[in-house]
Amino acid sequence: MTNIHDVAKAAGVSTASVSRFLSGQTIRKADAVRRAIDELGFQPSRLARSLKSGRHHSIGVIVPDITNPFFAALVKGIETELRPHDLQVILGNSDEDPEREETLVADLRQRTDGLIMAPLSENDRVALALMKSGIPVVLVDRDLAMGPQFDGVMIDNSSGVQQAINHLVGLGHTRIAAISGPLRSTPGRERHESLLATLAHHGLQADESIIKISDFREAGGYAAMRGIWAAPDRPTAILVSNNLMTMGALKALSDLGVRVPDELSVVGFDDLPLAALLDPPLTVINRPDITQGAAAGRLLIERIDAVVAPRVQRIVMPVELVVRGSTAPCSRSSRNETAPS
Amino acid sequence: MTNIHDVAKAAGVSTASVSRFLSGQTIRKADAVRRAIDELGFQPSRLARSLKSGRHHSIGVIVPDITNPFFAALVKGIETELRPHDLQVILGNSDEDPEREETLVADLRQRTDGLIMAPLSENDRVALALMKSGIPVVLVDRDLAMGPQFDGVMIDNSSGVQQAINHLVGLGHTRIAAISGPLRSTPGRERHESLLATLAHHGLQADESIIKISDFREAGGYAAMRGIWAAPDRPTAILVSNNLMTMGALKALSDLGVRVPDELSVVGFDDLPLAALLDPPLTVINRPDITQGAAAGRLLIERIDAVVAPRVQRIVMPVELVVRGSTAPCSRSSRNETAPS
DNA sequence: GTTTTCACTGTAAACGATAACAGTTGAGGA
DNA sequence: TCCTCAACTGTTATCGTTTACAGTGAAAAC
Repeated sequence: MTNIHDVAKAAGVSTASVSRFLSGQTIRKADAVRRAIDELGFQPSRLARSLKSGRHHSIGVIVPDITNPFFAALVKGIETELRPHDLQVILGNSDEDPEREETLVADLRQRTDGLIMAPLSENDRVALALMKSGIPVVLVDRDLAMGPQFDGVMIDNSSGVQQAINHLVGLGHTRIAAISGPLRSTPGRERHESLLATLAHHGLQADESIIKISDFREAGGYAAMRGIWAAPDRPTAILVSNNLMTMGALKALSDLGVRVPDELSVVGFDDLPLAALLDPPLTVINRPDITQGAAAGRLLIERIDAVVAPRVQRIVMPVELVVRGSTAPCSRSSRNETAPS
Repeated sequence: MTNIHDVAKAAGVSTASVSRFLSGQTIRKADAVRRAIDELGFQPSRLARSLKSGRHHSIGVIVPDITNPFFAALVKGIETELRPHDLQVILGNSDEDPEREETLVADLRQRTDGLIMAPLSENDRVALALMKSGIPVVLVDRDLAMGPQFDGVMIDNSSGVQQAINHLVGLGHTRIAAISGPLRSTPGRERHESLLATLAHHGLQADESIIKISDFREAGGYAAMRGIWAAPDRPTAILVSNNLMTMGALKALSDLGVRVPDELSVVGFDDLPLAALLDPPLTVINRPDITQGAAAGRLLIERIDAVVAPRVQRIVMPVELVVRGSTAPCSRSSRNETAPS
């Protein structure tokens, strides 16, 4: 690769002049330098520039799973937002594995100007390291227990769950099941807590045999659904706490031959690309994804470009229930105790 | 940030010794150095190391759209494969925009050790630049017209189309529609050419009013499907050339109230996460995704680590038809000319 | 006791850029 | 003609490593 010295020599100037030319300053032999650059095909080394400037011109994005359509959309939003700022996205999949996440953070911290991450656990050890390091961090979708020490773009999980449960109760359901995500994660915990609170508010009991904690994965949703359907007293409605588990649950119901919504009304948290085309079309809690990513990108850029550290910013985005065909009025006798054969 | 000089001073040795300690060589004051590193929390600057070694420890992955489940899976496969090799993935979305792609390549070329890309067009100007630059490149899914100058991991598009058409013909369909992708891209061209060849082989004519070229996007599939259904002589079956267009086409059919497969048999190229749960379950041409990404990762690593440039390697992966419920025997009278009201 | 060998050491020059600093021009005014 | 000033110039140190080179000291061989 040709470097700035080659150009300087070819143009008969010092490297300083070439560097000045590159940065837009006027120099006397501009023509000669321009010609030398063209002829040699010179491109300044980003590496050397970064070493000097201390800026990497890249940011790290750590998500649990890029094949989850939500995170893919999130990444797209981030990438689009960052594009005009000459920042590249280094993508890290933590695969819902805390160790992997730790490795990623340790690595990306040193090679990026900032991090956007959806931490696996609210009590992440990683958090401490991050705070010490002083690298700009924006949390998305999932929070850290350390509280609002970091910028964050979250969604209103409670509202989402309330909308869903109110909808089901409004349809006459009293025996409501749920598949929640891991309680160590923000969406897992918030949705679960909100579920219990909302059920209590309606005077409904939370029965352990039909309220399962799972892992936000498709296989987990599948297993949990089968478990719930094996309960002695089956539910007439269910809320599944994320998109992948909803997919698993739907597969389980399909395998079990359960008719939706006749035998079971289903609400999923997170929209799915084909939710409207499913049989029946799925009622979901829709939430921003690309928008959320873009917002996180903006926050991070603000923090990176800031001369003095700005105040911590927290954004909570609204969610909305989209009623489609997978929820219907409860057909079961109103007696709670009645179990199907 | 503490640097190697601080450590050297604290341990009472030269920077060279610290560096040697870091690289695993035995030095006399190893203990002191180790202690100094721990106390100062020293971590060697990757930037400085890279500048010295010329290795970036990252690779670029350029895909048309990360929210396309296929590309998300591809990226996951790549990332998993690269993990043990201390290579990070820098993700670039070209958004099906050649200009954007060019910018990305120009940028990533200088900050990565290699590129995995699905080029937008077989006649990509980018290709020339790439060949000159000498950076390791692996093509995935989409090829360049320059022929096999680069390593590549492709799939057997012809076989996929043949399987699909043979299946439809076997069900008695003679009026077969199609929505193809852009002909400048490999999967677009190969699938389209193979379609025409296979139709001809069965003695069927390719009618322009029901064989549309679109753009591999959902909206494109939607529009094309509506266009096809507006044709005077409607088809009884259709092959849609990728996953996003299939989603669009299905939405169009749903909006139009067309019953699948009674009125129209549908085959989609690329499997979809929920294809089995759609109404009806979708018959698709299934193809590797994570596996394909992993293979591309392996090829790239081989090339990066190679002392002498290895021979160009080409992998073509098989695809298979998965018959579900969206295809059924043709119910229409066998006279080709019969158009529905 | 001298020499050879071995294992380790520090100095200094890279890698490729940027930028503070101290010149060097040449035009304009006195 | 001399001086001032603006506009540009090159020299050099710097970012944080690695590594070639030329020591250094102690143990082993003579």
